[in-house]
Formats: sequence, C-alpha cells, structure tokens
Amino acid sequence: MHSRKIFNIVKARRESLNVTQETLAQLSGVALRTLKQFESGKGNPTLQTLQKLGDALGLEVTVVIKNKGINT
Amino acid sequence: MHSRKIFNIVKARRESLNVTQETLAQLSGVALRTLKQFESGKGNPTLQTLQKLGDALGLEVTVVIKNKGINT
DNA sequence: TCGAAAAGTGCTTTTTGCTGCACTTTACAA
DNA sequence: TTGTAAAGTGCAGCAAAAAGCACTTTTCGA
Repeated sequence: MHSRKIFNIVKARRESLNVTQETLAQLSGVALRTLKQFESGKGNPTLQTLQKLGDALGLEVTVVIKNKGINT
Repeated sequence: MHSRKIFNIVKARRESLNVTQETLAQLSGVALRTLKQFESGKGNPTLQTLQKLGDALGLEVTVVIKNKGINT
C-alpha cells in the first residue's frame, strides 16, 4: 500500500464522517499544518502520527503478509 | 495495532525468514542502527522506513477501517 | 454573485527520526 | 568453556518531521 493511497484513505474517511481538517486536528492531537500536508499528498508521517489520525477516524494501521499464496 | 505489535511482526517475520538484522538492513536500505532500535522496542519509524522494511520482508503496511460491524 | 468556511502553501523554529561509530551483551556451536 | 556471530546501547551530527503563523486559493450555500 503506497503512501499516497494511505493518505487518500485517511482523507476519504474524514470526509465520509463529515469532519473538517480542523476538527480532526483537534480530535487527533495532530497539528492542523501536519494534517494538511498529508491530505495534499506530501510528507512522510511517523507511525505515531498515522496512528493518532487513525484512532480519531476509526482506522487501524496494520502490517500484513503479502502474496499469501506465494510466500509463507 | 500498537507500535510494539508492529515491531514484533517485523522481527518475527525476519526471524522466520532466517535473515540477520545486518542482512535485512542491507536488503531494505534501512540503517542497521535504525533497525536495531525497532526490534528492541524503541523508536517511532516514519511510514517510509516501515515500508522499506516491509518491502524487503514481504510485508505490507495497510490502513483499514476498525469495528466493521459498528461504524460504516 | 459573493461572503464565509474549508482547504492549501511558503516560511520558520523546534523536535526528533535516521544514521554512523564504538562498545557491551547475548546466543550458540565447536 | 570459549570464540564468534548476532543483537543491543550510548553518544553525536544531520536531515527531516511536527508545528505555528500568516496568507492565498478553493468550495459552496445563501
């Protein structure tokens, strides 16, 4: 999952919940400036930042094994 | 998924592939020092660093919706 | 149309992640 | 037991993420 796709999921989720960037910034504890960067496709968030946003949006950051049929 | 759990998955995956930290560092392009930090439970990696490790290990970083039955 | 709310951007400072180096500790096979 | 490979840690420098501020642009309903 490419970072752009992850940013898009966060943005889409926020919009589907009808929450503004400003509100999400307050709810998540992530600065508005930082949030704006991601949603405009820039930046390289830390895991913690991503998790803060996820927590506020009901999203979860996970790590899963790829290619289930090929690798073990 | 808490960061500790994510670190553990990375470590477990590396071990299950019988790869040393040093080799994984070379394969992934992440510095050995950095990798050591995560596996000993410290640090707050950037998404990019996590993805580099994931790429080398056949793991994927994803963002998914929590509580499928409760939220939308 | 137009005015306000929301979103996007340039600049800057502060914080901290990434890294190299040197060293210590642990695990394990001979 | 002991030597070596692997893993863990303190310190320091640099690069970049996080954040604040001010401003511009876009969106959208009255």
